[in-house]
Amino acid sequence: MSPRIATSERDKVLKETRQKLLDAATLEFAANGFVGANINRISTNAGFSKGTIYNHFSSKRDLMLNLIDEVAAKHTEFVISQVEEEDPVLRLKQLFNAGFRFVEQYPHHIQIVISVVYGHDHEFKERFYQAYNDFFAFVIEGIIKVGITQGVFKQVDPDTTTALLMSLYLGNLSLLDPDGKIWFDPDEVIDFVMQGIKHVDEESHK
Amino acid sequence: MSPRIATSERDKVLKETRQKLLDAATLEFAANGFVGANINRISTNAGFSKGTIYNHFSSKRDLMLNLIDEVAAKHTEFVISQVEEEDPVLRLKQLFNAGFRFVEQYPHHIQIVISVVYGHDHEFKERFYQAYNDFFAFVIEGIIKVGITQGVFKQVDPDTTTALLMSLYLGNLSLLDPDGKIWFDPDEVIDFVMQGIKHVDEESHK
Amino acid sequence: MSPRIATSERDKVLKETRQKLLDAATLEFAANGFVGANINRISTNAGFSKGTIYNHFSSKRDLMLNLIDEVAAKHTEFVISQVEEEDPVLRLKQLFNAGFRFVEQYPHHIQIVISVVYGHDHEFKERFYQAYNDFFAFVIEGIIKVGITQGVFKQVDPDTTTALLMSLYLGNLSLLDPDGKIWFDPDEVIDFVMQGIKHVDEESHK
Amino acid sequence: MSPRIATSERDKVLKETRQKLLDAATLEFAANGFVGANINRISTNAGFSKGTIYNHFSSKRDLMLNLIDEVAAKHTEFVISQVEEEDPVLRLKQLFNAGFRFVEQYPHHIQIVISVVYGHDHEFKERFYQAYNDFFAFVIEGIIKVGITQGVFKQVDPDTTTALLMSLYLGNLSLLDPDGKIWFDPDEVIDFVMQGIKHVDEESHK
DNA sequence: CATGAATGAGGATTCATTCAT
DNA sequence: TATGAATGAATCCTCATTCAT
Repeated sequence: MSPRIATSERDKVLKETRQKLLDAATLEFAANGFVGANINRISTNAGFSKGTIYNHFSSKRDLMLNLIDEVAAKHTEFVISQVEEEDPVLRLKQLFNAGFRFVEQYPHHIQIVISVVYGHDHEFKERFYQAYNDFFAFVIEGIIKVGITQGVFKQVDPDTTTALLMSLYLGNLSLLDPDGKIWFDPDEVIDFVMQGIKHVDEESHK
Repeated sequence: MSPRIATSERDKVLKETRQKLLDAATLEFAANGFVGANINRISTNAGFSKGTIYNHFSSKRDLMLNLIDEVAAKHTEFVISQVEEEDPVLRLKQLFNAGFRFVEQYPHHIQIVISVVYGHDHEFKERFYQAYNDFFAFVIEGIIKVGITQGVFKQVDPDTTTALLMSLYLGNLSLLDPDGKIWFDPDEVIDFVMQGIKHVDEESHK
Repeated sequence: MSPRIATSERDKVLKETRQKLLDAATLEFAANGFVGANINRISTNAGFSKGTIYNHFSSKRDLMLNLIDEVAAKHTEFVISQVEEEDPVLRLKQLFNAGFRFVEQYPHHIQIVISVVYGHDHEFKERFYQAYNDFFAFVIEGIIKVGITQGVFKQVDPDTTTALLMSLYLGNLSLLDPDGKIWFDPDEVIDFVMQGIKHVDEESHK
Repeated sequence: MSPRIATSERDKVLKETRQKLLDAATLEFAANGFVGANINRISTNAGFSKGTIYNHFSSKRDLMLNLIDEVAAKHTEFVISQVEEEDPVLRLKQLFNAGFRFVEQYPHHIQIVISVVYGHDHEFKERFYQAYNDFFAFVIEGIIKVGITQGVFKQVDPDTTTALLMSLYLGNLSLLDPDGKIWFDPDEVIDFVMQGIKHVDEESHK
């Protein structure tokens, strides 16, 4: 019975099912948080019956952990792919701009991030920092340290600074309208950030 | 009908009970969030039986709303009382310093704040912004606008800037260690902020 | 300290308090039934605080039992005092008329009666039949048997017939409007009853 | 998605479960009334765990409403199927006889009826009168009005008369022994009713 | 693998009752 | 005696999870 073809076909269907479940989970967790989320609703909103989700994830918690991975991967890929300049200053601006764009395109993913970062569950937080490892490494190694080396950024501690930047980034996102719109001026935020991090030498004020 | 003299004593005991309940609620909500909190545990951890909490608050939700008010009042009073300078720059530094001190003294209160600001409950958010009205007014009117008027701050939009500052303030707090310690250098944060907001004129770089 | 006068005065107040509690209990039990009634509400609606009711009745159940006695006494006195004729036929008519009048004046008392008679609590039912003993005796001995003896009533079994009459009496009352009004024609009921019980002899139809 | 063949089998099991739950609910509500009933006990007495009832009824109230429908359907079918004569007088006698039989066979169903009719819940009453619509229509249109038209019944108001009959019918049932036995003579009740409703003309007394 | 009925631990809330003042 | 805060048993309902089909 043509095992090869059937199998790959089956794999594809399985992946699709899994993705539908993750998408529905994103909405549910974003709207209600982990504790408040209803796992049955996730499964039925995804177009399946209650039990289906347990064929793909071993528990509500396991689902959330996998969702964190997915969000991190998507977020990281989205942002990094849009930072194309060489100059650290421009890179940082692009980073923030990409961030704002991500929020607008995937507001519920950001809700997940926020609920994990500012939430109460240590296991989720750990998983989050693992999953966002590439993201943070990119910011630290690919932007901050380069900028310091080149002398365009102040002699800051890269970790603290990255944390500060992430705080601003996420903090702003928490201020979104109920309908997900950004009400503040992204450029003003970027200016603020730049002032805080750019090195100011004699020449620039002549 | 009851003796007048006993009234003040009774009122005092009542207030103490209420305070014990609010304190226990702070710990419980901070540790588990609103949905995850167990209201019976709050009452028993406060030293009473589970029914007692309903003699003081009509529901779990009502308890949270009252707790938001209490946290806001305490937080506002704590911070404002420590901002004593005249100069807006110094005032802003004191504001942040007081904030960091508050976090160290009342880490669970800050958890409440964070879980409301970054949480999913609109009623709680509304109550939060009402309750923190004085706090925000103080920052906007008492620091930012004064600094702009005096020319020591840039011509920023006060509301956006206050939101940015609050984001940084709260954002950092979310980065506390699991045991509540601040791992970053508060001065570095303050420097960052100052660079972002201070006006740089010709004279200052001669 | 003039114990005599003080005591009788105190007794009077006690009686008044007790009566207020019974009155409030009547409303509460009538509206919600025994299980659904809230004993705190009874006490506060009577103008006292929660605990007061326990100074007069040992429990919710005890309160109900005493209320049954009170309703029975009032109902019995009200009805019997209005049956003044000699003729059993007229007496029976007066009995029903007095009953309808009682309903209009004390609709909540009747609700109590109904909830006991058609309710689930055997202790209450027993107490009810004890308390209404005089009422039933009056109907059986003072009307039915007399009528049979005089030959104006059929040779019915007095107990069954009394039960039938009481069923009709209470049954109609259960059909009251939500606002307590009698929507049917009392005379039609009385006619119905009379046809069912009156003796029809040869002479009257030849 | 699930096999078609299994469907009818599954439906059958589902219906059986639902019926077991309704049966257990009948006993529980009959014994304790709606407010006093314990919904967990209903589910476990039906042979399931306490959660099962919520797979079939959305709430205690919903369960009761469905039970009212079931009782009404059974009661109506039972009684109507036993009224087979043409003559209104005989029909009325059969109606009452069928009623007494129903009581003996389904004493708890009658308890439900009584607790609704004489109870405090307006939603239940409304549902009751809806559910018993066929029953009442049958009595009014199929017996009373026919009897009046044929001249064998008096010119009574059909609605009032039906209410009277139902009062007698239910009223008697409330007089059942604690063990559900009828202690009175059904024939005597029927005689009573007949005297009250039958038309008495000259000819019939020749 | 998908289904959805059954499970039962868990939790918010009610309220009759107690008792110190 | 009146008060009302404290008590804790009782109960409705939710929902994550299991498992037979």
